[in-house]
Amino acid sequence: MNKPTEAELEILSLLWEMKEASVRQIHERISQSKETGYTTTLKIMQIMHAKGMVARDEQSRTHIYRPLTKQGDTQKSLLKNLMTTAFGGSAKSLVMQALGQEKPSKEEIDEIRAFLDQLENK
Amino acid sequence: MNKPTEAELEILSLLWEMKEASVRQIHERISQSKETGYTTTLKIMQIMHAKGMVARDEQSRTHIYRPLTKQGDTQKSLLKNLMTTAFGGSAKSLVMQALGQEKPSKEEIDEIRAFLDQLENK
DNA sequence: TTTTTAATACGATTTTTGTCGTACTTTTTT
DNA sequence: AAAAAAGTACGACAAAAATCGTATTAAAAA
Repeated sequence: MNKPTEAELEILSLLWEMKEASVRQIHERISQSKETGYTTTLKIMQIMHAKGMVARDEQSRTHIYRPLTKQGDTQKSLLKNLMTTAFGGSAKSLVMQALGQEKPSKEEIDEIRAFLDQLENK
Repeated sequence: MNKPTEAELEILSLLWEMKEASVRQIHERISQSKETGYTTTLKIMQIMHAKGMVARDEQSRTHIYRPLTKQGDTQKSLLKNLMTTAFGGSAKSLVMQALGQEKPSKEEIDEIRAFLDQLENK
């Protein structure tokens, strides 16, 4: 599986969230946080299409893009990569860093506990 | 804090593990998994030095490099970045992906539980 | 002492990523 | 119908990252 670049990942995330979108819609969102030209966004999306990362519906003049990779799969491969390069392969230290980082809510903590229980009984 | 590139991170990890090392030592390790020239490794380490990512002891002819960033700090910033771009800012989903990925040992699971408890009481 | 080996420095090149201008086409508005 | 607006395509350029060759120097071996 091909690792998306930074700019590609930003767009992919939006597509995962929105299910499908035009270049314009994506660009609206992106330009809220970042000063960038419309054709830049367009070009990156075209490249993503050429790479087979997204599908494109060309029926109407305004093309509609959809993600082709499942969010979970991409997350998985990115995490695996980070885990081996920066965390010496240790899931534990990665997990603890992440938790210390952004403290989850009580409910989320319980969900994680449940997940741990379930993980153990296998 | 400056985000290390992929190649830089690979070297940094080794430095964290070895505490200090010469270019030759790093290159030995890297070339086990990857076909690459000695001067390439050298150049990247020189760049890292220029960027202030590593310290260099030039006493002996063979320079000795040491990491200047704490492993934890770099991990933190990389994780934060990944969490916002690929996981919509959710620590929970990141953590669960990571756990499903590389199943930790019983002991590690318990440590994580303890960490969760401690996190909750704050 | 001469030769070979091991090291750094440095510039050149290649590859990848990101950015944008311009041309052209289709809609929409006036 | 004419003009303006909103699209895509495409190539060129810029910036960042990675790779490597060559020159030079210091140390070790012969």
